[in-house]
Amino acid sequence: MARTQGSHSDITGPRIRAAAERLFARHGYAAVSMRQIASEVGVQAGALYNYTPDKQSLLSDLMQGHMDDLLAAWRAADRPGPALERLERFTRFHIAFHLERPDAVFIAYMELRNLEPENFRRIEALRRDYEDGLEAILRQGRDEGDVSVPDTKIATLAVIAMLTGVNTWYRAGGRLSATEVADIYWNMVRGAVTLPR
Amino acid sequence: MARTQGSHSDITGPRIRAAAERLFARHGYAAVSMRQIASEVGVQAGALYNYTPDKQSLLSDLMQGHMDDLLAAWRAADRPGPALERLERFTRFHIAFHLERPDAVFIAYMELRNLEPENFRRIEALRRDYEDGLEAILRQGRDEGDVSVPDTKIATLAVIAMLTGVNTWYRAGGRLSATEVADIYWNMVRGAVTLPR
DNA sequence: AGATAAACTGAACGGGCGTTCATATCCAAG
DNA sequence: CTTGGATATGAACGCCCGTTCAGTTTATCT
Repeated sequence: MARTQGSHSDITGPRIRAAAERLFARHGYAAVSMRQIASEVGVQAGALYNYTPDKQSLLSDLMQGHMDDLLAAWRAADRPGPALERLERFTRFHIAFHLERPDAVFIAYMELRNLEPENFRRIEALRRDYEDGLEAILRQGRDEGDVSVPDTKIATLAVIAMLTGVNTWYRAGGRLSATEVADIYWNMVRGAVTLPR
Repeated sequence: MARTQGSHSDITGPRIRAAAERLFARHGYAAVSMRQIASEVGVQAGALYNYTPDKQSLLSDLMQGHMDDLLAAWRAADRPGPALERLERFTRFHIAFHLERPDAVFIAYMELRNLEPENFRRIEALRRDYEDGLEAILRQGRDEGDVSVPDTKIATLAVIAMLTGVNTWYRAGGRLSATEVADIYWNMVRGAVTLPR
């Protein structure tokens, strides 16, 4: 047999990416085989190679797509204004965006070491772009006198680490809504970067 | 050939654990083979099985040992006193302890999903113990009126995520000493959990 | 000096890996 | 109704995996 009824490229392609994302996030890139991905899609392993040149590209493309989405979404959400306003917007944006795609986030943070050097550099540069966006806000806040941190780069990394940590414990339908979580974290972020009493 | 000159169990054992730790941290558990570990030690793959029943135990024992060390060290460092004092001690302890063993920390955070269910539960319980230690401090601080967070559990996770994040960027011999880093983070932690102005 | 146990080798086991490719089937266009 | 390209199969490639084990070497004890 070959090419079973009703199957099309524009259906199989996305299903492969979705299966790969799910499995990479669940078990890790190295622990997932092309045959597992294929079986999840209901196809033989060889068929995957109509959609990706190799396993590495599957990972690399997932991460690239995620980072592109992240940067585009933040650029769309950011607006000029007082630094503390922009910082609050960043906090709420980051939490909401990350909670909506836990698998992609997990992969982006855990599978960097499985990227070949060239892919690693490309993805890493995108992450730095995102961090730079937050750091610019903190620097603006320092200029305006509202933010008080001795090192904006370190504060950037600290804030992002704190916010991304939400993904490790938050479960939809749990005790708190995503909005309540964002309220709590915004209070902590504000306290962490503003002047002590 | 077999049993080359001067080799002993009490030397090979630690070297195997050290090599496994290094390689697991560098490339991930699933991506590292028993033959790679053996070659790092200068031994054939079969010899590893004089020291570990299987690959999974190698990982599980590393993580168990790390968590045991962590809990013991914190219990030795913690002392009664005002909550903010204990919190500062926790902050400095956490950063110092984690910066001293980056490989073990990396494994403890990244390889949980590669633990078999029983091992996972055991390690996860130890992590909860550690978190509970911090949460108790925050609750004490709330009772004393110095800590103001709507949810001590969430604040606990946020603080730990922020502090552990140091390991992703800190490099010995860099711009800042470990002590300076701890100073900066203690300021942020204090601001995050105390009352806003 | 000889015996014993510990430490290790080297080969083998069955199995899964990523990837390739000849072949078969299906769909759509002419 | 034919044809050509897209889509998939299934078998095969060479390779590496975790683990086992009989046999060999070495250190230690008597």
